[in-house]
Amino acid sequence: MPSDCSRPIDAQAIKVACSNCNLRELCMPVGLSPRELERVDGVVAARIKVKRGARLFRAGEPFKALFAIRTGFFKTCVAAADGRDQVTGFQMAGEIIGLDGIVSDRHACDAVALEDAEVCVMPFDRIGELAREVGALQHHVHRIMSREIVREHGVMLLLGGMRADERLAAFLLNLMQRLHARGFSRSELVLRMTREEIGSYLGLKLETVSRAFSKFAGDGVIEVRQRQLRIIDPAALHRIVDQQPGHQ
Amino acid sequence: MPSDCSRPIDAQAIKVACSNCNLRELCMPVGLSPRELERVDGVVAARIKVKRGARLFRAGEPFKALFAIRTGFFKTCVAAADGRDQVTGFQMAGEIIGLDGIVSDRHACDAVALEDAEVCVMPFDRIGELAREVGALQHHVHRIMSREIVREHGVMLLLGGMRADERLAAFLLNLMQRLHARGFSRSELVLRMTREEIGSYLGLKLETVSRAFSKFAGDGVIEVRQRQLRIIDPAALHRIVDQQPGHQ
DNA sequence: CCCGCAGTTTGATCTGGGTCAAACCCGGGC
DNA sequence: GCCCGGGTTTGACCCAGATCAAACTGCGGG
Repeated sequence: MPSDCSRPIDAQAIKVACSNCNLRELCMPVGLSPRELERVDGVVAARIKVKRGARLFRAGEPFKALFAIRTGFFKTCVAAADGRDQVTGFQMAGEIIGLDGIVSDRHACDAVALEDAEVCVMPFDRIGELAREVGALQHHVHRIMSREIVREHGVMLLLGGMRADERLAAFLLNLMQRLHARGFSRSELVLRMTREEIGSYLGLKLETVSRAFSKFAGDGVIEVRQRQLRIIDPAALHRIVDQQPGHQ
Repeated sequence: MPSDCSRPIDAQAIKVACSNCNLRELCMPVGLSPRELERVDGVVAARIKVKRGARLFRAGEPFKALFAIRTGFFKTCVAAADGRDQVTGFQMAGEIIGLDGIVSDRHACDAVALEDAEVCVMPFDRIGELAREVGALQHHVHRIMSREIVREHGVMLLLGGMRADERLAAFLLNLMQRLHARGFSRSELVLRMTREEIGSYLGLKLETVSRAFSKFAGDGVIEVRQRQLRIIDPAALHRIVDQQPGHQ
């Protein structure tokens, strides 16, 4: 696990505006009036860059803002009192991180950049003020938090009852679907995380993840070359996910 | 799994008021001015009773309101396309359910009463309006959703990396802590759910749950008589939870 | 009071995936 | 070009917990 907490501030004073951001429809509400749009622009205080391996925030740090990912790829992970560590999610452009910090005014997990990244800082009190004026924004915030809750339900389903290869298949399908929604290929992707990080997320050891990859490759379902993946037979992945005999 | 969806409407026209509800400090923000308090009273549209085994809502049904539990005990569970079923949580008096429905305007899980229960119906659009006027309420809603996200992180940690007895110990401690916060004994409780439901929540089979109970009892950590539990040595449970060698 | 049945306990056996270990692969630095 | 180290693959073995099976418990209903 790489180094430490650098948080290089983006000094350039360019006007940061959601209204002309190409990720707008991913992280902002749609159908705003021009007036509202103008107001919502003010929600982003700054953009900051995060180097690969650096932490955007750590568990325990005071919570001040949510972050919208503009470019790059993150993982979030929690650590138990003992050394145990669990990856709770992987986040990509257009997704919001930091929601877990609201409840106690302190971040409850670490957010680590898996590649050089850029994020928009949205001070939480400012979000609150604006949400009170712009109803659509208020509802949007609720939707984003609700979406995260539902996503975690899915992970619980996966961790609670699926076999190793079902977990990996579900993971890959989810990743593909999100990447595709961002305009990337429906069949090719490069994994930003290690086998160990995938394993932590899926409740498996890295060796098991590796074996599952090899099995899929052997069955002609995917092609693996390091972190370069090509999905050959998505339908087969779907079949694997909802194959009844999921034991547990 | 018991029967069907009855939702007996509470016809009695008693004035429902949070302001004189003894659970107020559990589900409502604290430190409201009298004026705000009066406004917030309006958030509850009605109270309804739910019989043991009945569903308060089901996955797929349109989402209209959040529910605050006044009395009783619920479980929420999601079902995958195949028959798989996973309990995602157990909820008790003062807790809010339905948050997962916000994102898509449809409930994403079933909520089943595990004993006769009574809940307050809080229409979501009304919450939205009031939150826009009462800042404390807005923040409170955010906090509740964030809390749910953090809770689920904990479950992921548990499902992802803990052994059977660690899971059960963590589960019991969590239950005790929440019951104690509601004024119940710190050492005695009656389980409202079956071994199978505990197992589903913890990602274990009912036999494994039963064996873990027996083991704890044999070690003198707890006393079990059916669903009647007595915690004899809470410290031992804590030790079990953060015993390093958590394999996985 | 007895029956039936859902829930629980306990035992015996099996197996998916964890653990340990060795070899390999590849990119970056010198 | 070569070396080094992190990440990955593959094999051999083992164990926690799943599975199968049987017996027990306590409660609600006739």
